[in-house]
Amino acid sequence: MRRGCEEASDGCHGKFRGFGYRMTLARQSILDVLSRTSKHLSAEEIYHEVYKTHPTSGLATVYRTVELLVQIGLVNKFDFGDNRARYELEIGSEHKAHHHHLVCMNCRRVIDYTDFIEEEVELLSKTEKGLSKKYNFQIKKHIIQFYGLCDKCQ
Amino acid sequence: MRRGCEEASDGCHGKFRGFGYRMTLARQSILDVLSRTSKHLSAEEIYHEVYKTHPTSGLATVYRTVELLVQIGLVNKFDFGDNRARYELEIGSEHKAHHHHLVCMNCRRVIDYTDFIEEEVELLSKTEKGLSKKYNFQIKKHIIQFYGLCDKCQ
DNA sequence: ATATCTGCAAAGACTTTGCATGAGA
DNA sequence: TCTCATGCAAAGTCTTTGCAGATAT
Repeated sequence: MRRGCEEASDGCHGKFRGFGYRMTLARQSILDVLSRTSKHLSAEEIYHEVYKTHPTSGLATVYRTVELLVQIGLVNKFDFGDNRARYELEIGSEHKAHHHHLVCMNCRRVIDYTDFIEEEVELLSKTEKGLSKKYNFQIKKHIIQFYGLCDKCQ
Repeated sequence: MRRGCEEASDGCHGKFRGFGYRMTLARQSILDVLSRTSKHLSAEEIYHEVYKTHPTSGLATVYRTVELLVQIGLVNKFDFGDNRARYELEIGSEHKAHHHHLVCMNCRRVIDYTDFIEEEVELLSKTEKGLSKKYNFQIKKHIIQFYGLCDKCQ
């Protein structure tokens, strides 16, 4: 069973060191949780998961670590409308191909979809070029979310 | 000088009544602030603006009102990555054609852009149809944000 | 007249920070 | 060894809520 940062020894680990950070048990554990899940976990949810294998780890460490991961581009941070940050591995997990989100405005369920992604990304890429030029804005990533009502909530 | 809900007497006002809500001075004032600005105000910023003409109004009322406005679809709620909700009139202001956002990851400046919007919206519309069918998901709105570095922060 | 709305203050939720201890390289 | 990371608890922000008085219809 491969996990996102089992390649920690090379990929993530290396990326950490490259930025002058250390790979610790807590950080490893948080990366493992993120790479095992297909959900969009909040800091507290990550903490609860981490707790199962690493019960001495604290919530503050989760916050500090995910912030770090966002900074170095390994993790994406989202808000799906409930005033709470949710985190998702950018790459490197079997669960996580590039995708966009459908968010139910009623039950707050979030569906990842990969359909149409290619077309979307293609247009985005074109748009990015135009925007970069016009606004002299260097684009790093995009967020596409559709809001509406899921099958159960209609 | 026309403002977003000077048409309150008809448009917004009517919408309020239609949902069984009352049009009050506080609500009017908040709508006015939102329709006059081209920025993406947080609740506190709205409160400060409202204060100038309606100093007895409280922050809690701003929160309650924008929540209401989001529910009835007059206002959109965003999070641009700083764990703080920001609000924007959906329609009805001279400042607010349909647009998407460029967010600077460094200074947090947000640029509204309307270029490429038509193409984007067209593709989105097509995507929405496909997603609606596949996931039986009724799409109400979308969010597109590009994150990167603005001209000053590169 | 009366159901809804508001201001205030208090509580709640999420996130950040300070500091002494512990752990990676 | 020496610097960086962590745990804990406290503090900081943003947001929600309870309630009595005020207001729109």
